[in-house]
Amino acid sequence: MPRVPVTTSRREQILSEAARLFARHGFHGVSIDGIGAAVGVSGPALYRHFPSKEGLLAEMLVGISEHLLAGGQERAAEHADPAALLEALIAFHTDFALRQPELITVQDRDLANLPDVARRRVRGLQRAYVEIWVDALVRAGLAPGEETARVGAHAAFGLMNSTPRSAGHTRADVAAPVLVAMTRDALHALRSAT
Amino acid sequence: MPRVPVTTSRREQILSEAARLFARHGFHGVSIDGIGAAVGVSGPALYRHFPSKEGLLAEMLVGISEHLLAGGQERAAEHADPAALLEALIAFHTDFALRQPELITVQDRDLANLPDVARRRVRGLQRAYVEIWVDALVRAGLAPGEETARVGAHAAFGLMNSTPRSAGHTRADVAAPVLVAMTRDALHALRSAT
DNA sequence: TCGTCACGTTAACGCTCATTCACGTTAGCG
DNA sequence: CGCTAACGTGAATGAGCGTTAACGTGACGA
Repeated sequence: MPRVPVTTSRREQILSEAARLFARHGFHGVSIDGIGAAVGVSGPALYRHFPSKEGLLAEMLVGISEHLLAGGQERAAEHADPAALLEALIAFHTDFALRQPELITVQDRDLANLPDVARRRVRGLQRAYVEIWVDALVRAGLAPGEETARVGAHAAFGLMNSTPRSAGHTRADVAAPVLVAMTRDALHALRSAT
Repeated sequence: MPRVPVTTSRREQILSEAARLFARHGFHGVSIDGIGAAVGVSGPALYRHFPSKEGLLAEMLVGISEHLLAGGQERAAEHADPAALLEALIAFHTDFALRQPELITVQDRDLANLPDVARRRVRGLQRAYVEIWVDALVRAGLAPGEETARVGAHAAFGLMNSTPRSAGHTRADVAAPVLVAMTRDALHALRSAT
C-alpha cells in the first residue's frame, strides 16, 4: 500500500531551489550535486524524486506553461469584453513575472535544453497562451491581423518579462504599476502603427 | 615581421557561426568541435584564433556591448533635445535587435558564463548604455526619477529584444515600425504611470 | 514484531568535452 | 632557396558530471 508522503515539501523544495540555480547559472551551469547541496541532501538523492536532470527541468517548464495557460483561460472565460480581457491578462502576467522572476528566466532561456517530447509540449502550451492574447488583440480592434497581433503579444511579454533584469534594484510594488501602464500603452500603439 | 592575415575572415567567420550556435543551443550546449565543424575546420583549430572557449564568448559579448554603447554615445552627441534623442535611440536599438537577433539572444542569456573579469567589463558597458537612456528619459520629463527611468529603460529593451521570439515568422520590415511605435508609447506611459 | 517502502548515502562507471601536444603544410620574406 | 610563422590536424590528457549500483535506516501497516 503506497505510503502518502508526509513531506510533500521535498519535491517542491527541489523544484524551487533548482529554479533559483538554473536562473542564475543556466541549466548546464548547475550540477546535480549543486542542486542537492542547495536542499541539504547530496547528489544522487534527487533520483528518488525525478527520473533525470532533464526530467526535473521538464516538470518545471511544463508547470510554468500550464500555469500561464490556465490563468489566461480563466481570464478569457471571465471577460467577454476584449478590452477588459486585455486588462486582466496584463495584470495577471505582470503579477506572475514580478512574483516569479526565476521561473520567467528559466522558461525562456532553457527551453532548448528540454528533450524533444517535453519541448514540443511546452511549445504547444505557450502557443495556446499566445493565441489568447492574439485573439483578444484582434477582437479589441488593436491589431489589424493576427501577424501584427503576434508581434505585439511577444513584445508585450518581453516588456513584462524584463522584470528579472530590473528586479533586484527595484521593489515589486513600485515596478508593477509602471509595467502595467507601459504594456497597456504599448499594445494600444499597435492601432496607430499600421 | 608579423604577416598580415590574408583572410581576416576566419576570425569573423568563427565569431559569426559561434553566435548562431550559442543562440540556438546555449554556450554549454555547443562544443568546440561543433563550432569548428560549422566553419569547416576541426576542433582545436580554434585555439589558433582564440585563447579559450570563454575567451571567444568574451570577445563576442564585449563587442556587442561596445557597439551598443558607441551607438548610444553617437546619438547622444548628435541630439541635444532629449525627445529627439529618445527617438534616435529607439530607432538605433530596434534596428540592431532586428538585424542581429542571435547576438541579442546570446548577450542576455550567456552573460553568466563569462569569466569574472570579462563579465564585469560587459556589465560596465551595459550600465553606461542604460544610463544614456535613463538620462534622456529624465531630461525629457518622461520619468520623475532615475529609478522609474531605469525600470522603463529595461522594459523598453525587453520589448525591442523580443525580436528573436517573433522573428522567424515575421519579416523585419513589417516588425520594425510596430516595435518602434510600441516602444515609444510604452516610454510615454511612464509619465502618467506615476 | 516483521516486512516493506520511502528516502538517503558513498563509490564506481562511462561519456563528453575543453585543452594541450607533436606533428604537417603552405606562403612569403630575407 | 631556406627559415619562419600562420594555420591545421589527429591523438592524448584530465576533469567534470549525469547516472547507476550496492548498501543502510527508520517508520508504518499487517
